[in-house]
Amino acid sequence: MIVGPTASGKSAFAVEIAERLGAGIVSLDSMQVYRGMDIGTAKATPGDQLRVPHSMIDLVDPGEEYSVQDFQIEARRIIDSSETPWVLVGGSGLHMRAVIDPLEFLPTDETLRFELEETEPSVLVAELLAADTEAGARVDLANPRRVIRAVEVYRLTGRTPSEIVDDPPRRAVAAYESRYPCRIVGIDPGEALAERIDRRLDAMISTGLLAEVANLRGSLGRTASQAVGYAQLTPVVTGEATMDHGLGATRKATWALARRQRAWFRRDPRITWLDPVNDDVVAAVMEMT
RNA sequence: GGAGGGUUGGCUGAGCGGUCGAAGGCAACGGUCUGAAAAACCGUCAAAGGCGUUGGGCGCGUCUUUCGUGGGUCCGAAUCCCACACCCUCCG
Repeated sequence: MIVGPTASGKSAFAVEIAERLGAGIVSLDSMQVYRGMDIGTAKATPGDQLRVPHSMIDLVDPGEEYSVQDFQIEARRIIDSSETPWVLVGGSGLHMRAVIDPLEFLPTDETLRFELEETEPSVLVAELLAADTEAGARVDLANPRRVIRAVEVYRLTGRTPSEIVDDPPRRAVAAYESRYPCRIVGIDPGEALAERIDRRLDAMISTGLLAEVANLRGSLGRTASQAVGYAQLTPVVTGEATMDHGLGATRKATWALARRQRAWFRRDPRITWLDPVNDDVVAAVMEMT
């Protein structure tokens, strides 16, 4: 499995490694599941897909929602369907853990969710604390989304945040125990990442990112419309923002994303970090397997 | 040449006599993470110098200086006055 920040070059390594292993690739990316979002999400090219079969891309239309749990179920189904080795690559931390670690998502309910979203967060916080005085230690009470989810789970299952943490699977997740035998390699070019991000954005533009964004305009759903590049370049396409502004905003957003990805993976003790410039990534990975 | 506006921390931008080393935003940095995650959220964040702490450094504590520059008013100035420098707008 290969993880790392965006623009680290991990996908190219994945293709090469998978080819040598006779493996298939499973993308661990929250945005590549959307059809039509190809250039901006740096999706594997048709050429790459011809070399190695890719899974977990182009699953739904961008107007739809694809939850982490949907992702978990489908990815595991694919992995379990064949004995052949798999190379998992991507930069979505939660998705990665949902697939390989024993994450068990508790139930959700659309109607209830809608109701909670309309409720004043402080009311929900009060409800949570009334049921569980220690809730603040488990849930970020300043974060509306987390609070909503915690209340949703509580109302649906009667279980409080403090009760849930003690579940054995939760403990396993906290201990970074995966349910699949796997080696995890992190790719990070360090200082060079910022420049790689710039170069890749230029390349995306010259291969038609703007046209792609224009084409998808209006058809992006709640999640897809937040994707880096699409969110910042849509105003450019509609004439509401200048090209310079859009590109600058995209660069910033990409960098911010990379920072969050690094923060996520940094604390995973299972990851062996490699530098794509100075290390022979392919050889190192082949040796591990 | 004349009239007016401006010069604040890495950037932007409030403050217009005391509670201001200075709001807010951005950037930066650190962190959180179980059904929206490329999401959402939290924290830190000016510089220079003196003294103390230390074997030394980091850090920490403490004091001083710094809001274009120099002077002045005032118990007290980023805030008021004067001069100078630079920038912008308008009129010639």
